[in-house]
Amino acid sequence: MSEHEFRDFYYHASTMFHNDHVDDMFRVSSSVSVDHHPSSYMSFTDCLHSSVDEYGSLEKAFGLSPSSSEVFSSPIEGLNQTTNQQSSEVMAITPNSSISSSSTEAAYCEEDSEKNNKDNQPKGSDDGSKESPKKGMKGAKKKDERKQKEPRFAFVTKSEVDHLEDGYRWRKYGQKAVKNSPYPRSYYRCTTQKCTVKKRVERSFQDPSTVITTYEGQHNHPLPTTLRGNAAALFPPSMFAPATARPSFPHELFMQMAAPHQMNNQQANGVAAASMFGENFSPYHHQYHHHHRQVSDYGLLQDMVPSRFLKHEP
DNA sequence: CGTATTTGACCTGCGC
DNA sequence: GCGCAGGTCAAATACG
Repeated sequence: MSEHEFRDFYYHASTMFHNDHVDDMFRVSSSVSVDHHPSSYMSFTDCLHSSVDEYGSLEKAFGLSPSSSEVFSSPIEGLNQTTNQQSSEVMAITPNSSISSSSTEAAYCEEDSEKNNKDNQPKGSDDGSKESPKKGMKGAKKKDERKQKEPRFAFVTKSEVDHLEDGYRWRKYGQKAVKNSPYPRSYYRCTTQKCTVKKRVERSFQDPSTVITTYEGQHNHPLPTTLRGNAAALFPPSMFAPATARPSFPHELFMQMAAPHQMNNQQANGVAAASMFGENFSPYHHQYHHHHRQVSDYGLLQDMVPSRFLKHEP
């Protein structure tokens, strides 16, 4: 996957949640018990589903949880080495294949569930769970709003800069030191009014050349047109097509981006992403050339990579 | 001067 | 109950 291809995917991943199907997928997933682990059949979707079920595990698996930041594992390092060798080839991580060489690893999507919030967010990372009796929430978040399910999508990107440009405008509202990591975690909020999308950005402790970006929520507005000289104009018109015209699931897009050659016809039919990616679609290609490369997406990893590769106890 | 960032304080959840 | 850690607020500061 080339840099500009990653830019494409990056944008779509963050905007994909407009799609109701995706929302449904998360809803179903988050309602499943944490212990549920679909093993009878392993489709890409299943992997995502099970990943949603175990957000906490995923966070740990990717070092998002400071208590287990060490788990940024050897296969990932191997991937990084691959990318360091300027290899732009992509190898999809499927349930039947372990990672051997790739610049892309996995993706996870999750959403906060009211009933599962405790399990999914052992560290209380849910923004909505806060209710300050002293200070009124600036965002005027009400209780019902806090219960809103917030889909998440996170991935690891090989990048020299922490905050990756994705076409949206973000305002930094916090920064915290991460335990067992020399790198801080930054908190960003979409600056568009009434848009509650947030994202966290932190540099991987295990591999400082990569940054971990976690999106939370879905944009309720189109791409800002004023960003960086009308960034939206750089995107093809199909970007703003109705949700039904877009890929139904982020993983479908991801799959195509990751390994189009491995897609069968059925998969290809289900993915409209192909029409969305013009060959020259790289809004920030010039800016991020040789700086950004996606090396990992959360979610698939848990099911697709043997646990022994994901965790190594100190 | 308006907007974005910085940063210490504060809140919440969790484990002990 | 206490301490810790993650997440957020908001005043101060920086920046254009």
